[in-house]
This record gives sequence, structure tokens and C-alpha cells, in this order.
Amino acid sequence: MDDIDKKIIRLLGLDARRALADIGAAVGLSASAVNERIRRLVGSGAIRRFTVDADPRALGLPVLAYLWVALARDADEEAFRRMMAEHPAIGECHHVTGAWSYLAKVRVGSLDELEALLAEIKRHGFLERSETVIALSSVTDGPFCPKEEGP
Amino acid sequence: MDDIDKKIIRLLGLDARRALADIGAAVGLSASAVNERIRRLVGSGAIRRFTVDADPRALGLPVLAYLWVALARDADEEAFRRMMAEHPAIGECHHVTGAWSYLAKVRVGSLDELEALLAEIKRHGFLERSETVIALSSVTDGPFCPKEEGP
DNA sequence: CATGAAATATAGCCCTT
DNA sequence: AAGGGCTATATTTCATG
Repeated sequence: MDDIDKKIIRLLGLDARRALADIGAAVGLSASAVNERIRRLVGSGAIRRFTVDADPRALGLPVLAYLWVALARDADEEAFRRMMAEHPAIGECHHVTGAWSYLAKVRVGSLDELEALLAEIKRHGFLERSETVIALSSVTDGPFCPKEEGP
Repeated sequence: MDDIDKKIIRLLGLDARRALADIGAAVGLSASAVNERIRRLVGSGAIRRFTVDADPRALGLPVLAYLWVALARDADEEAFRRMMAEHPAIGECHHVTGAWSYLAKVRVGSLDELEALLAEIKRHGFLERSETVIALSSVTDGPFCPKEEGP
């Protein structure tokens, strides 16, 4: 992973559809050399996948919220993690330092859905207590793409 | 934006390099019809861009933290927002409800760098108070790609 | 929106450094 | 090992119905 690899990743991050010859011109390599590097970056896991950055609003998910979670003493932590990993509304969930156990990023279509999600989590008995913070607007946001849903 | 468009976005999110004919087979359309839909989705902004999901660790950014910010009364909020939007370590920054004004997602190479970032923000006089929460591990995380850096 | 042809881009091969 | 150039193949793109 040298500087050229990083530059290639940065360029792909901006536009993953750019022709290899184009990227090559930008980093000073031939198309085939770039192709080989990308192959290696994917192979090593430095590039996890090629994807799209979608607009959550266009997909009917205008509500962004963060959820602080303190797990109940007797909660099944594995089940909680599984639910976070699989639930389509949970974009991220991290085990964090501080007064709370977990921080989850949530995208839903409406406040009603947010309430329903909270109810669902509570119903499983996961929560000792929780706090919901709603994002009013975003100064800058990362890429978004919808999770795979069940069949 | 019908269900087929959504399915196309979901499939591209999983693998944006899949051949159009392949995607077409999955959604019941021809390659050219899929191509035309993707063109429209990009045109309307529903697909913001084609990108890659990179591994932050491979790029030397193993530290993930969230930064809660309460802006100082006399802070230049526009300048703060500009800094958040442009700083390469800030992946997201949202204006939020609750006791804090902003929530920022930060990726850096080390705790030293995190400390330096905090010092930088303080030095600008933006902060009334702040709180930093470090992510110890991630149950699930969204796509990551490095921000464009200055020339 | 499907089909089929034309234009492009990619991926592998072989040779050079 | 890594890259450059070439070529076959696969894919995207466009015209037509």
C-alpha cells in the first residue's frame, strides 16, 4: 500500500467508473498497471467493494437519528448485536467508551417509524436506558447505500 | 423511482461492477433498459456517484471517534461548518437536537492525531464544550472512502 | 423496452526493466 | 516484482423497431 495505491483509492472513491486509462494518466501508470493494483487492493481487502452512494431522501429515508444505548444487565448482547447488524434501518452500530454501551446510526422514513424501531428494541428487553438524537441537517455526510433486506 | 429502481440501487450498492445484463436478469429487464434507468437515477441525483468502500485500517485510519460539540456563543458558525466540511478527518457532521449542537464522525490514524484535531478545533474558538466518544469496535459500519485532500 | 450492431473498456499475456 | 503495450473478450452504448 504505497502512495499510488492511496491515490487510486481516492480517485475511485470520487468516481469508480473512471476508465483505467484515465486513472493511469492521473497517477502516472498504464491502464494495465492500474488494473493490476486494483485487483490486488480488492484481493487484500483494502477495497471492500465497488458500490454507489445513494440519496437517502430519494429512497424515502429522510429521517436520520443517532441512538445511544445502555444495555440491560440481563440483555442477550449477542442477540442485540445480531439485530443491529441485520436491521435495515441501522446503518452503523459501534461499541463505544463513555456512559453508554452502543451508538447506532439510524435512517428511517418517518418519526413514526423511528418510534416503532425504538419500541421493537425495547420489546426485546435490550435496553437499560436509551437516548435518541435527531439530525436536523447535515454539514457533511458519508456515502449511503441501503442494506440488503430479507426475501 | 419505482421498486425496480430501488432494487437496481440495492444491487449496485452490493456490487457496482456487476454487468448490466446480470442486473437486468435479476430485475427482469434488458441490459439497455437497466442502463437507461441508471442514467436517469444518476441524472436525478438518486445515485450521487459510483464509489468504493475502502477499509480505513488499510489506509492507516484505525481510530474511529464521535465528537459532540456545543458551539461557543460567539463562534463563527459558518467557519465551523466550513471546517467540518473540508477537514479530511471529518467523515460526517450533523446539526442535532438535544443538549449538543453538532455531532461529528472522525477517523484518524492515532489518538495523538485525535488530540491534535481537538486542539485545532479549540484553537479556532469554536467550542463551548465538547465530548469525545471512541468506538472500540463496530457491530456494523457504513461504507468508507477517504475525502479529497488539498493539492 | 428489447434487439442487435458498434464503440469502449477491461483483463490476460508476454516481454522488458 | 512491477509495469508497458498489445490483443481477445466482455461490456456498455446507441440506433432501430
